[in-house]
Amino acid sequence: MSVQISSQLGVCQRCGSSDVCFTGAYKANAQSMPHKTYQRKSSLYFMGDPFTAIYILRSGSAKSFINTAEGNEQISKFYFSGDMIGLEGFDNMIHTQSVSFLETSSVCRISLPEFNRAMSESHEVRQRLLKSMSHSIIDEQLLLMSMTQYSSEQRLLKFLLDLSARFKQSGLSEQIFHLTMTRIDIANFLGLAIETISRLLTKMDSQGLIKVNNRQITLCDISHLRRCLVKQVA
Amino acid sequence: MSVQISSQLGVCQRCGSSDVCFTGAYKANAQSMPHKTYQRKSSLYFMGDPFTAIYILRSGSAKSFINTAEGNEQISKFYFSGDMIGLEGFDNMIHTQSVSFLETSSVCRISLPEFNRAMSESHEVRQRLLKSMSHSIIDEQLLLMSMTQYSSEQRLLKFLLDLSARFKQSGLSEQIFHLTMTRIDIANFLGLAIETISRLLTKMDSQGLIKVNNRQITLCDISHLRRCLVKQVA
DNA sequence: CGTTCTATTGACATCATTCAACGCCGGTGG
DNA sequence: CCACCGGCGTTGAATGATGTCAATAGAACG
Repeated sequence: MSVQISSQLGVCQRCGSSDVCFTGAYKANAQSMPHKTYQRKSSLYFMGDPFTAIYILRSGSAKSFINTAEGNEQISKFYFSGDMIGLEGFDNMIHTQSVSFLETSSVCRISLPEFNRAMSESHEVRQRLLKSMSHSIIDEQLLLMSMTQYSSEQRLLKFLLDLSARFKQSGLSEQIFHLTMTRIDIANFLGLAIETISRLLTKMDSQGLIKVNNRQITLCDISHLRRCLVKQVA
Repeated sequence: MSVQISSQLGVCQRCGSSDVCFTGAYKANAQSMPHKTYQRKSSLYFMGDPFTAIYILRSGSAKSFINTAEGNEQISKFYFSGDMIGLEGFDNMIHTQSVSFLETSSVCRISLPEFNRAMSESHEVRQRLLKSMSHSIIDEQLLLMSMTQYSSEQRLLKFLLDLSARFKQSGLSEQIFHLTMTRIDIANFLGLAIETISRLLTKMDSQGLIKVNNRQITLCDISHLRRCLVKQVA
């Protein structure tokens, strides 16, 4: 249900991460050190760049966006640790979006040859990738549904709950967490006005549903909030 | 740009279709006849069904939808000939949505064992699938963007243009086509009220942008309509 | 030939945006 | 150290777009 989150295949073992790497089955020769650190506001790649690798976010957070014909930036997804980045490149072997980091982050790079070799050699790798992309498609559709069917308050609530679930999955608190993105980013992503985001956060705070302290969010009763998402539609 | 359209890998050669089949590389023994015809309103599978195969739509059209907690149906995608159906199943090996047909349609079934064999044997098959899923992800994101950023009129316009592009791709007219789905389905998919759809169609007709005759739509000036999509945002 | 599903149209209500003003906070230079 | 400045965030009032409710007509199907 963590909808705005990309495909997850686990973090690469070559990087020493504890999680399982989808290329793990194919015992990479680990002379190369494929991970790299990026600063806040720096970019992993830009729209139009040739597609040469996929990436796994080891730590930190990022956003992907496209530059619209009108010169605006439109955020399509937020990424957190464990997420795969770059899968959209397979279509035309060119990146169709840009990715930049919201905070200092570490990334594992898997070149296309490495990737293809793993794909050809291991059924398990293929299954993981299919599962991951399948999951990604499902999430996109759920997100799309939320966008078209939910009220602004429900959209924001879903966004917060998705973040919460994502943080929990990363071993962080699902109840108290820090937003690494600005209100502007949130509004852009959710298709709402910044003012609306601000008003809704204030409102939900005063209703006792959440606590807002700048970018620190506390979800008071997660299961109650989940019920809100369902009930208010009926 | 045909956004509401699923991954396309071409129609299976085993079915005698002229298009290239993604399992073509692995020369299936063609004793089985994997294609089947479905009537309007019949279902290919239901949400919760075990995931045993993927399908390619040979002719006709279909919609996929999920049944929400409130008992409503939420349409997530429309399918046309050449589209792959069922990829969401890989995540949990269970279908997460239902698929039903909008008209009499023909479908090619590719069982999971067949699929897996093709995937393991051919790099080309893998590339096609990745490309296809990648394309699907891009489309979903573009659609999501339209939904969050566009006005109701732009959403509907984009929907019609996507359909047009899709029909052209299938060798039909991109200018005059027949809607196989109801206004109710369109409204559901676009997250708008049926009345809004009706009003917008009437309005665009009276403005001379399109001609509406029940379910037959004529796009008067496609390139002008495309420009409308961009300009109105600025 | 009637019943049901689908589609259109009008009046009204509501939600979210827009515009505008202001507060806060961190950085930077005097 | 303080003052200024730009980016981020909050709040209010007015506007506009879209939904809801209701009535009716047309189309499809048995």
